[in-house]
Amino acid sequence: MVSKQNREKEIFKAAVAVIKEHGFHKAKMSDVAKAAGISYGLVYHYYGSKEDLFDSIVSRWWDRLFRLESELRENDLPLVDKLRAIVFYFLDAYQRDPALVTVFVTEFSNTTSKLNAKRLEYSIKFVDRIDTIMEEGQAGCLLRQDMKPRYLSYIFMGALNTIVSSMVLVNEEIKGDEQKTRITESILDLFLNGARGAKGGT
Amino acid sequence: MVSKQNREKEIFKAAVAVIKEHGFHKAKMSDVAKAAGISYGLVYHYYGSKEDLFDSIVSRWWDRLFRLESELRENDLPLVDKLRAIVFYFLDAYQRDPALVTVFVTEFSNTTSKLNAKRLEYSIKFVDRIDTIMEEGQAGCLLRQDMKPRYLSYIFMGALNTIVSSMVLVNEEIKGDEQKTRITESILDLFLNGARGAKGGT
Amino acid sequence: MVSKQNREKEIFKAAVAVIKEHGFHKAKMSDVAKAAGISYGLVYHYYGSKEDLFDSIVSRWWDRLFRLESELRENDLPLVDKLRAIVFYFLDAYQRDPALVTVFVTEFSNTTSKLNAKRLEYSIKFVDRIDTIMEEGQAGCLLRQDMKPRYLSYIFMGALNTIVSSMVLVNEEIKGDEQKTRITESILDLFLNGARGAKGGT
Amino acid sequence: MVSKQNREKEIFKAAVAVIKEHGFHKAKMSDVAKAAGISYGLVYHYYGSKEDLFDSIVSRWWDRLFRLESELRENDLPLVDKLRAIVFYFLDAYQRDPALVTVFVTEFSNTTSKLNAKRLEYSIKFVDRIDTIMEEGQAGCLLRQDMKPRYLSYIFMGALNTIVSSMVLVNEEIKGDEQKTRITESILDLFLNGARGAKGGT
DNA sequence: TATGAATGAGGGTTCATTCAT
DNA sequence: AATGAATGAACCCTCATTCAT
Repeated sequence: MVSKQNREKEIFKAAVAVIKEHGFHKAKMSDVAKAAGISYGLVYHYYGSKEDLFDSIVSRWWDRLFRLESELRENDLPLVDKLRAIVFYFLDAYQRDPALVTVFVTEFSNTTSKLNAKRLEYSIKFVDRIDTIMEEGQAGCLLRQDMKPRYLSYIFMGALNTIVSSMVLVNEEIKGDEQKTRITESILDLFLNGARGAKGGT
Repeated sequence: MVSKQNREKEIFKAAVAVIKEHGFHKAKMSDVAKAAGISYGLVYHYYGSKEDLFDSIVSRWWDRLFRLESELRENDLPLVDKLRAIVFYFLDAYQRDPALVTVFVTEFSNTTSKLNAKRLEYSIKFVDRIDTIMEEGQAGCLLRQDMKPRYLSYIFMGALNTIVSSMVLVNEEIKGDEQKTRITESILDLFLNGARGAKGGT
Repeated sequence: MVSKQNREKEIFKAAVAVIKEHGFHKAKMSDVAKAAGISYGLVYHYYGSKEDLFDSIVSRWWDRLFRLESELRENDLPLVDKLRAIVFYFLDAYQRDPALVTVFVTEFSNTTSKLNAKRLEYSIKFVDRIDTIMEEGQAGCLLRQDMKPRYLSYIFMGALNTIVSSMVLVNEEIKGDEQKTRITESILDLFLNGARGAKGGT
Repeated sequence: MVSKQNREKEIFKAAVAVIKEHGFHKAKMSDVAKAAGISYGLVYHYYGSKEDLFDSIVSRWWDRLFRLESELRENDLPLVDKLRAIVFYFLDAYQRDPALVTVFVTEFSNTTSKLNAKRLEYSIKFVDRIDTIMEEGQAGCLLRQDMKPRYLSYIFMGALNTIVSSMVLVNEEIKGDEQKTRITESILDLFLNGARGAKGGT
């Protein structure tokens, strides 16, 4: 017999897989059940509704992300290390659970309409946290001060998001830590130093 | 009496508004009809199906974007002017038709599952074009050469996309040309020069 | 300018063609209009409704058939000539206007549910007339008297109907009068003399 | 609680009844559900679509008919017994399940346009089988040889079909075996010996 | 006459959810 | 815990018919 926790986790994973395959709105509860190898009635023993099930996926993602952010805040790391940790986290998450990240990137990022109020909150709150990190960087003169912190957040998150999106798009696999490190450093380098070349003018 | 062309345009606008409101998948044809102030049967005189109607929205967006890219290519502008034009285009589009841009940003960017093959093509083709621009910049030493052009595209498009997304998210209004110019220059500055501050280290 | 009569006839023919192609219930007024080369609004100038139009087709067929039967009755022909005339009529009609006969055979014969009361009447009335012919044949000892006339009608009409149906089924063309004569005589022969062979027993 | 098999059969019967009442094309799934005393969603648990449900009716009819034909072929009966069995089968089927036969006769016989390819195949295949029986009869000199076997099939099947049709038309009930036997013998007699009377000429 | 834009009732189908077993 | 039969609201789409021009 399968334990209650395991069953729940199986359903969760099945749901992620189904959403990845068909998209959030076309994901059917019966597909989730089929993917989990159970009857669809049973899904309702573990998750009260489709909304519930899918909310739990969103929460899982954000909760982890906010937990990371908390740790970074508490540990008082240097700015670059904080940013590095965030980038690394995304890549690592993608390596460990590509389906979950895929779902997040393709279905929940950059979307308002599918988001109920609670989900929207997550997005806004997270950007706020990044803003705070950027502000600290500006305060310590590690980041330029002639830009609103929000702009710094935008370009940082934008780059990160786009890179992960593109990996998702082509189903790219991350093979080892070194690859994650390389990508991470590239993003940081670009973010900090910009794209300008030798003859790029002043 | 409304002309045939106008009717079609009205339905188009109504569809954009409805998608903005409810999202692509929850947008009902009956809502589109209601928003356009017509019977829903009439929608089918102008668009063969929901798919048709929504495809036409996607096409409209991309066609314009590719037209801009064509012009840039033909006119042989300096790199920075090309990038500036692209950023400006997004902001201008947002100012002129916030709903259309909202729909694009929230529904069609960063999504694979909802995209049929044709739509996916657009995405891939556009990134290719941006890559080409970046390659040219690298060839002329205007952009650093120690990065794959695709990475430069990522950070550029990511920043652009994220900024527009965030404007969409908070329903921000663009008031005048100067605001567009200011945002554009900020993005370019950040893209080219990076976020590093005085004490940011080497 | 097309005369009113001609227009009406064109629509009629178009309707027959469309019914032949798609069947009675899937025949669309817009298809009829398209086949007639006119706008679908115009169809309603000539026929008040779909029902009207299709009723007129049914009526046309039956009216001709009953006219034939009247003539046969008035002219007091020998039994065999009457039957021959009826068979010949079906084949001739098929040769002249295969589409009309096709529609009749495939859509209106042997059907009750599609038939409104008026159409059902036609069927019943026609069998009655054939019964009368058979009765006369029995009275004159030209036909065996140990069968209800209705049975004689059945086997006669059944053979006729099935043969025409099968020509319709394979889109067979009738080329000349001799072919019609040959088929007619075969049917009559079979009807009168039966299928028994030399060793068929008593 | 109703067993799964019974439910399916109930829906089947309800569908037959509804088609009998309204005809194939006007038969609504909601009517089928209503007739079966269930919600219309449930119909889709048992039959994937309207097409599916109605195909199964057609198949049921033909499968039985072909099974009969197989038995006749294997048992190597005398010609007359084969023909008798076929006629008897139709009458028996009508007695047992008048609605099914009604639907078959009124909706699926003599129709091409409503028939998809698969259904058309059934028709053609069955006539072929009857042809074979007739050929055998001709080979054994039990049937006249101056006619194509197909013509013999026509008159035989035509008579049979028309008789059943007419019973359907007037909702005639078959009361006992003797009635079936009587009708069967009449058809055979007419088929074999023809309708000619004493003074019917040579 | 002639057009085709406009209407809207109606039907097939989907799928989240409930519940008897 | 587990099943899947059962429900029915919801949605896409069709098409006969009307009517302004």
